[in-house]
Amino acid sequence: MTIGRIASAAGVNVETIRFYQRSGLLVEPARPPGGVRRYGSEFVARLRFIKRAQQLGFSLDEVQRLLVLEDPQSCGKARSLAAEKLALVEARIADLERMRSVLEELVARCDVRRGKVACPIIATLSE
Amino acid sequence: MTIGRIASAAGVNVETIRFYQRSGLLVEPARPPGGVRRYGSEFVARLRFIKRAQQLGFSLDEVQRLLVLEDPQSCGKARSLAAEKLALVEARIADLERMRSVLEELVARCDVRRGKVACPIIATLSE
DNA sequence: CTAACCTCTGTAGTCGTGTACGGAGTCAAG
DNA sequence: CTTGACTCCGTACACGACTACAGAGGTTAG
Repeated sequence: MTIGRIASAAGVNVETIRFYQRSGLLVEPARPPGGVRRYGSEFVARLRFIKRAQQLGFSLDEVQRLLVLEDPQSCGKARSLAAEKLALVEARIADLERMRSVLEELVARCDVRRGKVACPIIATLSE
Repeated sequence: MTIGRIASAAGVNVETIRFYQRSGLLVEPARPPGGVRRYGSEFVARLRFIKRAQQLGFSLDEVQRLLVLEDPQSCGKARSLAAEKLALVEARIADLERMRSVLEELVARCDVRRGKVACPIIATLSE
């Protein structure tokens, strides 16, 4: 397969693949002299791995570190990367829940105080 | 007060204030010929407004739109900006909760299958 | 064989939110 | 009046994850 084929097989842009190659997430297969690089299906698998890890909140740097851990010995390291990421996700959820409750209150006060002089949202932010 | 004073009064960097001026979030007071700009405490209030709105998830563009709404008539607009932001925050929470449950499962499986051949985290991401 | 489409390479731009820096001018304390 | 800290201005850089583009060369369908 050529680069365009694996790109569409994996649902990513060709430029994204080149970018991953520059970043060291994907190897660049050797180019036959005066020809075009060919890619096997393992590239599609790896692209899916990257995309799945990204969906779980891993940055490309962290994906890189996960990719190094393909031997069974390093399960512990993979576990601790995952646990670390889990803690960050939980902290972010807590932040957003705080934001949510303030926003809910702002919207609710807006509904109650309708018609009064100052907008409670603006007033609250101005404090 | 000079720019450095309001910066530290509001807990932000001088460069941040200049950046907000360039972005149109803060006006630049006129500069007396051959002198230095002076700022009143309303600048500190506005910086706090910006920072509070940011904490609620508003982007600087959105803060700009909120700042225009200082007259009481536009409470409805402020309310709908807040409601819109609330919906985004809720969607983001749902995303993160999905990520959290997958990460929890990965970590848990790692603990159970300890010592087996392949690391379940890597295996799952490779699928 | 040729047109149309693909790949290769290198470089540069995008987004949002700032930070950093250099050189010149200004202000305040001693 | 000097010294040191601050301000002004313009520009450039940081981050993360791409995206765009130009110009040259390779590949494939008809």
